[in-house]
Amino acid sequence: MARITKPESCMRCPYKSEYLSLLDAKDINLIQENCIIVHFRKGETICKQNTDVTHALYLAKGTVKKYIEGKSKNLILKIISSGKYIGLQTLFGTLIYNYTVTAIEDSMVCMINSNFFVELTKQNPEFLFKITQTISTSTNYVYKKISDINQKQLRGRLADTILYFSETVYKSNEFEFKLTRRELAEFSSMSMENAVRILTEYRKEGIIITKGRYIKILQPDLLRKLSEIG
Amino acid sequence: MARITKPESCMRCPYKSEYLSLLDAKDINLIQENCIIVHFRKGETICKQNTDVTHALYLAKGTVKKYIEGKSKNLILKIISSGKYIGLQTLFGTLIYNYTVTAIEDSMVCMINSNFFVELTKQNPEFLFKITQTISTSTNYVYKKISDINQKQLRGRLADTILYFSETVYKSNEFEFKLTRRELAEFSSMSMENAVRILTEYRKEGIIITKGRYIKILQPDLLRKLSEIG
DNA sequence: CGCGAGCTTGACGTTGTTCAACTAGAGTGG
DNA sequence: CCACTCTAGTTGAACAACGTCAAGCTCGCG
Repeated sequence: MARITKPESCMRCPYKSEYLSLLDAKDINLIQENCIIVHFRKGETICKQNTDVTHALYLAKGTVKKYIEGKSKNLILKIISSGKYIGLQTLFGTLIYNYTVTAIEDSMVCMINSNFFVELTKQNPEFLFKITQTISTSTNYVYKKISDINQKQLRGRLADTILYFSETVYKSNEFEFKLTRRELAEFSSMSMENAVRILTEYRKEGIIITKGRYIKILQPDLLRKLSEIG
Repeated sequence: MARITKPESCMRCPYKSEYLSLLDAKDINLIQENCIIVHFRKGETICKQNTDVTHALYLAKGTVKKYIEGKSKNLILKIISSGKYIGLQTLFGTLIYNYTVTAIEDSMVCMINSNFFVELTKQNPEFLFKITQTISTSTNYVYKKISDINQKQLRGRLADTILYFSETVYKSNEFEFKLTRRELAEFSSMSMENAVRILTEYRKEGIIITKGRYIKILQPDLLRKLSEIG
């Protein structure tokens, strides 16, 4: 199970959020006092849909998936890498998680008492402003996601997904991704079988090379075209 | 075309946002100086997807629909009534509208210079905090929407839509709604024909009564059940 | 070497869209 | 006042998209 520690020094932490530069030493020390560090193993759940929000979550190290759970199928919204806060908007809204976050590799999460965190933002306008920007950017991303799901067909959505990993997550035309085919499908809002089928089609069409979870994009422009036409 | 005026007194405006109570007289006067009032007729577009964000939009009077435009079909995200800001998150993000807003009845919109507005939030933490809460709530709504679209089938989604109008927009079990069948379908992410078909089914099943755009819900609990099971 | 999880493929069923024909009502001009 | 037209709404039938089921495969691991 998850291992819990206390931070030794947030100030000198190599994984600390860039946002901390907007706070003075006193407040950073207060964060440290109101924070626990939790180490999650791959597959463990960091926060669970429909439960109360009690902490702000900062992903110091590792990679997680954020997804909406459904009766029959899940929808993976995004893959979050280290150095980012997870789901800030739930701190200022209903205080109930409307998504689940699970580690897809061993991860280290700073959990900061939510009441304290919200108070802190009230005392530090610049910090709050940055957080507002982050929430807004995240909202815009969800708008794009909802639009894609609504407008595009399977091939377009899978093209989106491959491009997302290439451009946003791994920033390379070839990568070994950490998701199973089922997760790839849940990210693209389709059945696992169809995700596999379309990967095969793209391979046969010479757009990508696949080997297990390794993907190399041969024709990125064509893939972008497929994403556009939906 | 839209008629433009200057505000005479934001301070004494009967339509003013409750958020203004968090600002002092000086700042409210500044808002007034940086604001123009635009009157839109039913059907006119207030802001257009993919264009630059130049103003904060406050809906003083009227009703509008906010929707994502697609090649073949649109997705209506929400119906916004008077007294609310429209799409605050675009002010703190990419500054490009990722949705279109259109008046569904004659409306009066206060357009406040966006640079000024963002500066104002920086100077007024309480105001910013309130706005952050609003953005967060709106984000959570979109999460619910994306979840519903992804998980539920047509009948569940139309039940959602009817309940949304009943509970959120008109706050009554019977109402005359302002949308066409096509818009009802665009709100529910389905074809217009299917929206009509399912309305007919629900009528035959004794769940609702419809007459033109008038709807009366006879069995709200059953409708909620249908929404739940999807 | 055998087991199991993840992956792959084909066949089939279901869901939802599209197309087409028709109806009702509201506005328009003679 | 009546024909005309236009738009919104309705319904059925054909079709396409997508999911489900089932069988077989592959590869890492005990």
